[in-house]
Amino acid sequence: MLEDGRYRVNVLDRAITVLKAFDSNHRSLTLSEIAVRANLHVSTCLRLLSTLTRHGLIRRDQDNGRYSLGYEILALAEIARGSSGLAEWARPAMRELCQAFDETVVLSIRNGDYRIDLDQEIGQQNVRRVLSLGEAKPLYAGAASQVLMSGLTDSEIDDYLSRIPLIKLAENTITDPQELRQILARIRREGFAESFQQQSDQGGAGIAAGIFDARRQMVGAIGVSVPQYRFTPTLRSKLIPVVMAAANKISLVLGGRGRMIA
Amino acid sequence: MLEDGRYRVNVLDRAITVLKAFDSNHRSLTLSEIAVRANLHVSTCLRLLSTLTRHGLIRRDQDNGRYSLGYEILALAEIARGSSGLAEWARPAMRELCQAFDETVVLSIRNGDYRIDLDQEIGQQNVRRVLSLGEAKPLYAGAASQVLMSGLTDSEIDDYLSRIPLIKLAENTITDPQELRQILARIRREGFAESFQQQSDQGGAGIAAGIFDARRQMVGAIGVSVPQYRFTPTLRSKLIPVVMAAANKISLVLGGRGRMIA
DNA sequence: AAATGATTTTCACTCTGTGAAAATATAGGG
DNA sequence: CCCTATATTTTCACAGAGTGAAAATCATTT
Repeated sequence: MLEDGRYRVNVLDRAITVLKAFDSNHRSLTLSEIAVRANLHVSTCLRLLSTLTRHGLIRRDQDNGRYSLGYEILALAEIARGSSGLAEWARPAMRELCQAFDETVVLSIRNGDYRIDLDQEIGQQNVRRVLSLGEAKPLYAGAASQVLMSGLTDSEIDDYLSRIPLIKLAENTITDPQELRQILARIRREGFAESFQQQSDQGGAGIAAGIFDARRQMVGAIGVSVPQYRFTPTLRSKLIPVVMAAANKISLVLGGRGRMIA
Repeated sequence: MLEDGRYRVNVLDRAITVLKAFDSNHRSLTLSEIAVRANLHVSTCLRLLSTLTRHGLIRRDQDNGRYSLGYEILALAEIARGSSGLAEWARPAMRELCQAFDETVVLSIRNGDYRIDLDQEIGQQNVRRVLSLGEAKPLYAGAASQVLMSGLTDSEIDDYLSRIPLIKLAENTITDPQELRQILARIRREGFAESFQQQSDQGGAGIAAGIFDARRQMVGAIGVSVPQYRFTPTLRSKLIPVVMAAANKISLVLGGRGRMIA
């Protein structure tokens, strides 16, 4: 089996660095800004940008000559999102769940050591949680993350914990491996995870539950994400059964048996 | 000013061809399938895939070894979508409009000679229109397309029509340039466009209106897209003012004056 | 087991990407 | 308006990077 990163193509590495020079705080950049951020010579950058532009991965503003990511990336993203199939099937349940509480609902999957948020349905309240889709987030912090982690085998969990240090990301991040193991066991037993300011200090909280396919494999997690101040005991106890029900509903659609609600 | 495509980097061209080998009918591919579709030698493909995988633009299924587009593309797409800023500001109005009729609402922009659908809010009815975001669609067919085209200057329209042949895409596609010019004039006058089976034979219909910025430039279009059989005269006449109002609302948020409703 | 087909590795050659430097365009100040 | 400073675009000779044929390995089927 091909070891990851055995082969590498220099130019391609560089071109991808150029694409990644853009982020949510730098949505448009000038040539020289890109050169600095990607740590490349301007000539090289220009050549790469020119090629990327021809394929629509980069676009250039006619007025000010600044570069941004091109719309072809949106087309690719639709295909990427659809390739797991999950997002499509989960959508109706996400809708329902979002409308029930008017809070943000998120669909996540595990990709290696990370959680990826595939899709979200955003509540309409003024203060709301909005997550950035696609970004890789650690598996040890946050309700959805821990649900996904609880779907790993025990040896996979051991392996993960031996490789990844548990860094304090927010007030209540679990940094003790032993404590995390206990939490994961509880999640498996009770069928849901909860978090309260574990991931970012912005003050988020939430409930999440696992989605299973016909082979009883966990293929994703659905969760409701709430601004911390709104996460009252009342809301919490209302959310738990509803989130679990939504997860089961999606599991059934996928041919899974879901998980019995206690 | 740099002529488009003056510079090109061979490997990068090839790598992008690899990415574009995936489409909605081929969401996962094997190495040799990719090699055939991208018209490259397997060795070359493998090298490119390996590099792309390391950066998360491609991922590989552990079980069957098949390749798909990676989740990093989702992250890039979020940035690309946000770079115009429009999607963010338009969201509340799109929501409202979607809920008013429970039909699919689409936000589009013009990118050169094409329309790009930036974002959509999908109605919940069983039969519904779902568009593929990001894909480049012609400017001459469909309500939103024609709105965007009506935002061009007359000379730009002349130029477009001299370059792009009007191909019959569906039953009612406008293929006569003169007729299209008249329609565009009407759209400018009345402030909305409508279409009935112009774009695909799947049977779509809709109403769309333009969004303007502070400089009175058209920066996008918002439209409601309906399965053809549901597009009754009653619905049509209800939609027109509401779609125009939504477009104006977004224009105002952007600092534009919007367009007076007659 | 053997055979077929796909994937991975290797390697010598050549073509391609490189980046310095010059030329041009753009912006800012006096 | 011209001069200066900065950013962008073009050019080019060289080195090193990508190429693809072929061999080796792995997977699947008969």
